[in-house]
Amino acid sequence: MAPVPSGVLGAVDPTSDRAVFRQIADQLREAIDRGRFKEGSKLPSEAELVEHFGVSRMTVRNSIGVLQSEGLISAEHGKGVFVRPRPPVRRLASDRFARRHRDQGKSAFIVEADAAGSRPEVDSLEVKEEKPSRDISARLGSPRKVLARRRRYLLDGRPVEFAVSYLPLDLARGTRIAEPNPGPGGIYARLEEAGHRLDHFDEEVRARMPSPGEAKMLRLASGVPVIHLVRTAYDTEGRAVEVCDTVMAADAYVLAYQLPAT
Amino acid sequence: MAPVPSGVLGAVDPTSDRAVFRQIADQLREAIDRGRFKEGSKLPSEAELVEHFGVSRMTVRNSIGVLQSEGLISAEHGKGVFVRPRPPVRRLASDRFARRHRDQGKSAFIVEADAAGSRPEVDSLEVKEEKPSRDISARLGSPRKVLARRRRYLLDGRPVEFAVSYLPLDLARGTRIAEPNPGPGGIYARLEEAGHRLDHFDEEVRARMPSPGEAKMLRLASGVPVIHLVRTAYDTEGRAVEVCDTVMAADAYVLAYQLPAT
DNA sequence: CAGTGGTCTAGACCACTGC
DNA sequence: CAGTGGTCTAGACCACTGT
Repeated sequence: MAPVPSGVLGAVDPTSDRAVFRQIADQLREAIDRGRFKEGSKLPSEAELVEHFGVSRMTVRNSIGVLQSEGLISAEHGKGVFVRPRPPVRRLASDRFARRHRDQGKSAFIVEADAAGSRPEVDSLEVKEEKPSRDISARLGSPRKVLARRRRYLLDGRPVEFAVSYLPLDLARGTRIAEPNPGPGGIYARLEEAGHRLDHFDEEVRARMPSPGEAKMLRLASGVPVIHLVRTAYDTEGRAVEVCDTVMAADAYVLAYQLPAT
Repeated sequence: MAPVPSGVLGAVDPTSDRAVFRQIADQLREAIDRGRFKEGSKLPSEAELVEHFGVSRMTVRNSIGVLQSEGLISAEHGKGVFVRPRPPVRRLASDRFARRHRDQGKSAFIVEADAAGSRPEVDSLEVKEEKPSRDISARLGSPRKVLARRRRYLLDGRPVEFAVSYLPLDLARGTRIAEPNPGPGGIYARLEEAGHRLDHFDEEVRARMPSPGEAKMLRLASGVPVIHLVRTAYDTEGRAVEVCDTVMAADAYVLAYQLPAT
């Protein structure tokens, strides 16, 4: 068994008020922050840390758990514990739904990812009619049924976002919006062609830890929150024509907005 | 020792592929979701769960740890484990910096909290000159020194937000901006009085788990992420006149934005 | 196969809370 | 004081990874 690299980790003080596993977590955190363990690199194994600090294995595992829930490291069964690499971040600008971005044959996600040098994918496509939840119903003006469009977005094979669009059925039924591929410019282009000229979007942004289902769907490491974004699109008559409910891996996104100083 | 309320929790299957502690976590999560354990109420104690499921204490603690990191429950030493109450949420609207909100004697935070029936406080006030970090410097057009205004916001005694404003020193020195209380309308009103008419704000929104320091400052339970917001204010000449770096308890906020459909 | 992390046990002592 | 969660030990067996 390889020893812990010398000079990187010190000793713990069992008589300290600070719990031993916290002291170990502190030392590992500081070593990571100082770059002693680089992004993506492997930490000493549990057995090595047990040996180095002279504590039991559960104590070491406890300290690893602390850093995992801080999002700093992630454990891989049979391989080791690694410093979490920071993935490339997708920047969502506040003009991302501007009409001028809607004239391509491909979706904004594909175009943008290509430009950034990433490999984009969209899967889990599902389009169906549903009875809306109370919340969605309220946002859309209480339609009896809605069309739901579900899809998952991936970058370089990694799922980063899961989105569901809801539209009142009378706007969507029988149009390309009800088909898996709504055509160039996406559903917003189809809505405008049908005479629903878009006026503005409202977005609500929250952050929280993922549910187990979301963690699975986005393959999230522990310690990675999600951004929950709910966007409502309004036409020029003030009618809500679409609600998009999106859950994003928080480490893959930064949202950018511009606010008026009016 | 009181038994676990009958019918709420079942048994575990030790031969299942699913780890026992995950099965216990699943059962507790479902009971919470179904309202069997209400918001703020106490879960069965570890000893009771050990008795009920016939497993060792570490297994029970492990399952509790799962729900803690999901943000569903929080443990209080000597008291018990409780279903996390959802705190009142502060809604930040995209027009919150509009000039019409700037004519009161009190800060926007105080006015808004009063209106919502909460008891607002601001503490940890610190105003001093500093050498800016590389990031802040770049956003402000590379000033040699900046004025930093630090403060923490609390609602009903709970810290919800920690914010630092940075301004180029030449704009701030010798004005009320450099005083702890910048006067009615806040620093934006002072900037405009000095001829720096504000044009717009850029905001960048990220979410992540808190650092240990942030968790302490905001008294965050485990399983609560933070929203990290960086706002830059620009005057009508395109100059960045302020950067505000804010860390917010994610369970206390929802950010609302309006986007143009242009 | 050896090395890794994942799960689980059965105990021990401690610190905090509320009565 | 009894009851609670917090920390720690010293083992055991398992599942996954790479050679």
